Amino acid sequence: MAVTREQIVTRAIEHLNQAPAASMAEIAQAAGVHRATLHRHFATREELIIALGWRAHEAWQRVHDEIGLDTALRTGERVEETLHALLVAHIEVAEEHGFALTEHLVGINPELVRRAEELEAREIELIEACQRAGVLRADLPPRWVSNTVYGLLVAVRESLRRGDVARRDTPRLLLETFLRGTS
Amino acid sequence: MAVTREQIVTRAIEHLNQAPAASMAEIAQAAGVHRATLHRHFATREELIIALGWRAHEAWQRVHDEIGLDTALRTGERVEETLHALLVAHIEVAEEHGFALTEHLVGINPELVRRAEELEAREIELIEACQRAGVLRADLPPRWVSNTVYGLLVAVRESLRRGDVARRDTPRLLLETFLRGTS
DNA sequence: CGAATTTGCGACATTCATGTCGCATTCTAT
DNA sequence: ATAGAATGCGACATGAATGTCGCAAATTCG
Repeated sequence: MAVTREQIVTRAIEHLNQAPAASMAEIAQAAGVHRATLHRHFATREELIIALGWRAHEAWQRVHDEIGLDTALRTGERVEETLHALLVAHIEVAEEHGFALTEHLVGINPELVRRAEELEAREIELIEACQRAGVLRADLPPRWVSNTVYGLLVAVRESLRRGDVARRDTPRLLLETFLRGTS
Repeated sequence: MAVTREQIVTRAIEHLNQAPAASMAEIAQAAGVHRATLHRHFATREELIIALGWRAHEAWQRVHDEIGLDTALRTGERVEETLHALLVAHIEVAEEHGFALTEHLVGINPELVRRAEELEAREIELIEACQRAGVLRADLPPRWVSNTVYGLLVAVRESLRRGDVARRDTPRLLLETFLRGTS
């Protein structure tokens, strides 16, 4: 098998990141596969997009695993380090799977939405833990803080796309801006 | 004339805010006009989208006028108040014309892009003035700060869409988060 | 090596959005 | 009241994307 199903997903994500409205023919070409073959793997366009959505959510979950989010929530320790690690790790994921954040079908599929809510709920738990520990101010709604992270990731993405900032500066800028603001 | 051209633009914006991929037929219906009539006003879909883009940019310009951005830049006075006014005013505009921020054609049209760059340049000037005045920290690239505003507006939009925060709280949340961060 | 699976390829039908047109009707302004 | 302009309406042509199929070639695996 020259091109595996997993490779198709990867390359489709890459291409859709640059051309969010690409057709199946375009995606097939970018994946190095004939259009018919693409349809053999994913009967419909929707099926493909959903598969890409799952891939993105897997990467998201992996971030939670790698930074030890569960442990931090269970023990209530190292919440600050965990928060910082989460933010930085999000940059990588968002860069790779960013299109999933804006893709409409991903926000429609009930199972994907539920999965996203689960993942988001854990991050909100972390935010609340940080607020209790005095790491984050407690006068902001946790969900607003969570959405702030999302918005700042959009800013990172946009800044990189336009060449406003260097790739290596983004973790610092994100952390600084998120935690201490701009004034 | 039951429905003016301007009304069509207004209603099209409203509808596209909720259904960014709406067809011309859908837009016509939302505007209370026959599809053929819509095409008499705007020969192609692109023409319509561009018109909506101009409307959004007019509103943006009006914000600059109303807060006295020019005067602040010229005199170098009241930069802090002007910055705050700009942020709060952006909430309104973004809510109304937000779809233009993500609409692809708007980001492609050369004249609209140039106009957007002009407007953005003035805001960056304000940011730089604030940095010189000690209102904003000077160790963040002005363009990053500008993109941060954009990202936080996305967060506001998303928070309202999901019902995470009350409409009346958004100015405070935006200002607080932007200026002082979350910690 | 040989059978089985997979892929490339091109053709086809279908659906959907787009853009145009002619005609009857309605509205508007003088 | 009436001429001119704009609208509603339905029909039409066109093009693009989607999804399916059969067959030949290539790849994989036993």
